[in-house]
Parts: sequence; structure tokens; C-alpha cells
Amino acid sequence: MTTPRTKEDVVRAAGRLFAERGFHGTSMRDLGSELGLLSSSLYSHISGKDQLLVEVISRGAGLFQALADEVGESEGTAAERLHHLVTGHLHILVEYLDEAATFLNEARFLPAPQHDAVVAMRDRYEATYRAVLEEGIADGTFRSDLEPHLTAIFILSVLNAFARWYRPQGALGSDEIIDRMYRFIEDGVQ
Amino acid sequence: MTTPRTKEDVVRAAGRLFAERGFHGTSMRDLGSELGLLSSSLYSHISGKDQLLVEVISRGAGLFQALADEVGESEGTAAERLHHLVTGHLHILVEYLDEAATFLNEARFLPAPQHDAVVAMRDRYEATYRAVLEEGIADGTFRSDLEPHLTAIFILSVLNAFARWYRPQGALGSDEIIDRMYRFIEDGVQ
DNA sequence: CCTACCGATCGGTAGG
DNA sequence: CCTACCGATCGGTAGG
Repeated sequence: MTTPRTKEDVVRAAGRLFAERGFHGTSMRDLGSELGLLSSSLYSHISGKDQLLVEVISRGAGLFQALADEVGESEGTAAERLHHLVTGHLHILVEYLDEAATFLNEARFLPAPQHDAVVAMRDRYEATYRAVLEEGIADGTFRSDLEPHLTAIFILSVLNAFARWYRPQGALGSDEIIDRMYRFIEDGVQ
Repeated sequence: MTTPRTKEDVVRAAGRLFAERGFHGTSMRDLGSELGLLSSSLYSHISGKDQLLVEVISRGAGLFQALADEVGESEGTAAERLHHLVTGHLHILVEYLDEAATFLNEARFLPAPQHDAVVAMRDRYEATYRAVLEEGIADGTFRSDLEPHLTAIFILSVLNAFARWYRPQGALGSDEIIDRMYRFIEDGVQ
């Protein structure tokens, strides 16, 4: 009666467990029983535990990259572009909470090549925030005494912590939180 | 010639490795070789791996608790008390970076009783921030449209992320970062 | 603090 | 997807 699991199912379940218990705190047997399988059955879908981490994280990473590219090419004022970055980032977190949490907490356990790629990607992503801040400082939208490098880190700190404390069943809806968070950030830069 | 290791040495090394590789990513053999010992020799200093996590985290937790108590009893304006909380928190992070990182990332792996205690402690700690924000909203120091619960979370998000990205060898000194971070937060509330 | 272990669990494979 | 495994490593103990 139950349909066979797909690779998609396996990667999604891995994201859930890696987010909750960490990569090293999740065994292949844990993952199997989450799916109603023995651990040996997982290897027909994936080549190993490391590859599973790579797949989970690259899903999250790809979405953030796409957002940065989109904003990089977009027209609009610095404030509009910052708003786009902030709300886009938070919408990704809401929709891919497990992948994002795994990305943020477990990327250091990636095999070296993929780990390097993630670090480079995060640097480019931060550079997009920096560029928008510099643009807004230059045209007077943002405060002239802002240090773009640190300010980008502070903004991303507030955004990424969302993945650590937000729970969909919580009292506050994500839209209200996103709205309040953007205003907090806006007040810190304008 | 080498002096014997103390329990203090063991706990400090555990903090370093737990911060770097995570609790489940650190084996007792890793910890032993960090200290030039066999893993079996560790058990004359501590009762088990779990206890080591408890000791590392309770050091960090105790410092934050002391700060909140201090500010809770202190005189001064809301802005002064917030400044005390923010800079005090960051100074703890700078001085006990490994313990704080372990506290922030690995507390979920604590045995249930200690995990519950940490959750309760963090709630009380957040409540101190909330109380200071409410005080400042009431007397007009802070903006009247702030939501104290969310704002406390946003502030702690920026503060705690510091432990994830700050490196003592980095280009910026901790004092300049602390100063800039306080101003970012201040601008978000005033 | 070391020697010498222990049972349990780990990621993973061969073969069907 | 399961049966039946494998060698390596895990946290931990007994005894000195």
C-alpha cells in the first residue's frame, strides 16, 4: 500500500533530522527509521551520508544565490533593494526552514570542496548586502556613518537567527515577524 | 617534565573542541589527543562525556545569569541599562568564546534536566531585556511602537551571532565591533 | 595516567 | 527494499 520512497523523500527527511539533531547526531539508522526503512536501503537513493549533507545544503544555498542575483540585476532605490533582500531571505527561511538551519549550523561538516564553495558563496552573498548599503550611503538614503561590512553582518545576524527560534506553530505569524524585523533593520540604517 | 592535566584543562579543551566540531563531532579520543592523553585517562577527571558538556555550558550560562542579575538590581536609565546588558554580553562572548559557542550551538544535546534548566535560564535572561525595553518605552526613551518581546529577540540575535563570526585574530578589534554593534541596536530602538 | 579490554553502534557493502 | 554482514570507531570500565 505504501509507495516506495524517492530520493526527494530521503533528502527532505535528512534535512529535518540534520536540522533537529545535527549531522553527527543523526545516524543512517535514524534516517532509515524516520522513513520506515532499514539504513541499508538508503544507499539505493544516495551514495553516502556526506552526499546527503551536500544535497540538503545546496538546496538552501541555491535559493539564496538566486535571490542575490535577482537583486543584483534589479532596478530601484537602495531602500527597495534592501527590502527585497530582507523579505526574500526571510521567505526562503520560512519555506525551507530545515535546509536553511542545516546550511547555517552544519556547513562546517561538508567535505572540503563543497565547504569551500559554500564559504565563497556566502562571501558573495554578503557582498550583495554591502553593495546595497554602500549605494544607499552614497545617495543619502542610509546614514553616512555606517560601516557597510559590519552592518551587512549585523543585518544577516538578525535574519539568520530567525531560523533558530521561529516555529511555524508559534503565536506570531511569519508575516508579522518579517514586517517587524524589516522595520528594526531599517531603523538601524536610516 | 610535563605537569599532569587538571579537570580545568580537560573542561577547557572540551569547550574548544565542542565549539569547533560540535558535541557529537568530538570523540573522547579526540579530546584525549588534544591533551596528549588516552581517552581512558580522561575518566579520572570527569564521569562521562555528558558531564563535560554540562560543565562547559554551565560556565557560560553562569556568567550571563550574573550579568542579568546585576542589571536587574542596577539603577540608571533604560538606555544605560541596555548599554550595560549589550556590552556586558559581548564582553562575556569575547572572553569565553568557546563556552559561549557551545552554549549557543550544543545546548540541545544536554541531558534533559540540564537542558530544561538552560531553557528556563534563557527565558529569564530574555525577560531582563524585555523589562529594560518596556521601561524605556514607558518613559519615552525608546520608540513607542516597539514590540518588546520581538525586539529583545532581535537584539539577542545580533549579539549571539557575534560568537559565530568573530575571530580574535581578525582585522577589527573587539572594542570597535562592540561599539558599532551597540550603535546599530540603539538606532533600532530609539 | 596507561594497558587491555568490552559491548554497542557507526557508515557502508554484497547479493538478491 | 531486505537479509546478512563487515571493519572501524564509539563511550566507557577494570585494574594497576
